[in-house]
Amino acid sequence: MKNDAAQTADLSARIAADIRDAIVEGRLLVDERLPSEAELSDQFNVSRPTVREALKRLAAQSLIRTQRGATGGAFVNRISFEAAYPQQITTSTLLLSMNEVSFETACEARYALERACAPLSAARRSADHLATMRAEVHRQNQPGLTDEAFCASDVAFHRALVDGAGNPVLSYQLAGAVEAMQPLMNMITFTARDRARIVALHTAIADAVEAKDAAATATTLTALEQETQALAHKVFAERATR
Amino acid sequence: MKNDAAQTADLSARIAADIRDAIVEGRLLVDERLPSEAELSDQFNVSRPTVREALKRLAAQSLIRTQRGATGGAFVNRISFEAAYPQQITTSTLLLSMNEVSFETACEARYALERACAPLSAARRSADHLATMRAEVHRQNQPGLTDEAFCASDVAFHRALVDGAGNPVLSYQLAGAVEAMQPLMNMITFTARDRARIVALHTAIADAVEAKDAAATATTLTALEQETQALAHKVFAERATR
DNA sequence: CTTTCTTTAAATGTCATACAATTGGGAACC
DNA sequence: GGTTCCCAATTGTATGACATTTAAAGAAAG
Repeated sequence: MKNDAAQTADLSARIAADIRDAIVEGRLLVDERLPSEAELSDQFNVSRPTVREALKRLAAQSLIRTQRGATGGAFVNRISFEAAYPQQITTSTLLLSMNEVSFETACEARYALERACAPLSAARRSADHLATMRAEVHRQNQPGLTDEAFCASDVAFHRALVDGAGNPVLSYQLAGAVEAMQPLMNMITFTARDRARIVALHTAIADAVEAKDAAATATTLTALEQETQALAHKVFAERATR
Repeated sequence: MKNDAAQTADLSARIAADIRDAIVEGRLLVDERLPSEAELSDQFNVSRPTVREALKRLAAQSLIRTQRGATGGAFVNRISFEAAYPQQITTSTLLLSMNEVSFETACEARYALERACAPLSAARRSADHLATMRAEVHRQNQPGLTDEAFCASDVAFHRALVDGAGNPVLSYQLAGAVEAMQPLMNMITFTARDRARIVALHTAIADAVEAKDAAATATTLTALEQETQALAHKVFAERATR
């Protein structure tokens, strides 16, 4: 089924798909060395530039890494969650900006996912996560903060909340949803009053997490979602009249 | 900050990063044509094979598409959610298998995220989504089904539930979490009794969604999570004794 | 015998060039 | 005016060469 497209595609795409399948299906193990480019071009009966294009495709997805030198070559990469974040965020960001996803839809998804993490985070968060949340709230209270810095701190606060769940799979999935919204959030100008309301809700969330109160955490997140939606609605309405 | 790594990297990686930034920052718009490979190699002062390696990196991430022929070239791609699914799933699958993520952790993340969709899906699901869920439950009841087919149907059922929320961002994020678990689920052999219990819970979920009962949907999902965790625990314990 | 330096070979990174394949547009012809 | 054919632009692929990096083997010095 997946071979349908693979037949008509370029050679480099087909070769890349071949190797990718081998990795996904476990025929190539982590840190295993692929044949050299010369050997691969023999095996697949293509030229070395074509093989290289295929390898670069895989490298772009962090499936392999290459080393120069005598014992060098292409090696199957262990994809770490940390390494996967940037790609996940880039893709999510472009998905939002290119598909005319409304602020409303993105915001709804983000807070729905965050509420999923809330009970786990309330139960398991370390003192470290809580300290990060408090520190970010403190930063958000400083008056001279630019809107961009305020948004960045907002992201850091929410990431600490999500990471508090202690589940790397959740943290990974949420990174895309939370960080991809940052460009959308940056379109909003926050008045002092807006910031005060948001900081108050952040404080309430930190309090609820500290008290290990899952229900209160979720409820406050919902309140924050409504606050954010209302704020965005106000800003976009204002902008429309001009 | 991102330029640190870009300085030491290969030429093709640097060029790819340059163009990617241009796309993310909106300097290159959707469907806009990039300069031809010859022009790019002039602009960046590198050879055409190097430019091509850079373009293949971007193509691997679906950032561009290429067309041959007179009016051909590389065009900025509109990343659709549909096109982003496979990559998201591949990456998620490898993250799970390569980082020794426990079944427990992956399962917890998956059901936490699904519960986040449940209220929205209960409120908004179309008749079509509900019909798909019913159809998959019916399929799961058939006796001759292989374990793999049973798992595939399980995935289809849950995707219908998630899609019912009518939020493409949620559907996208969930696709990774749900489908990436399939290899893990395929390690389990389902007895007829196991299947009966799962089908019963699926039926209960479909009933709750049909009744637009958000609370019941979430509760039943939690029951299904516990059932799945218990089942996996049993299977892994059995396997350990051998 | 050990350490250090040099050499060497293998591999990726880059370049230059050529040709094949595809495709849209325009010229020529009817 | 419509059809056909050719052409030029562009990507896809191949070949060959050289540069650069790296580790290991070998040579030289202590």
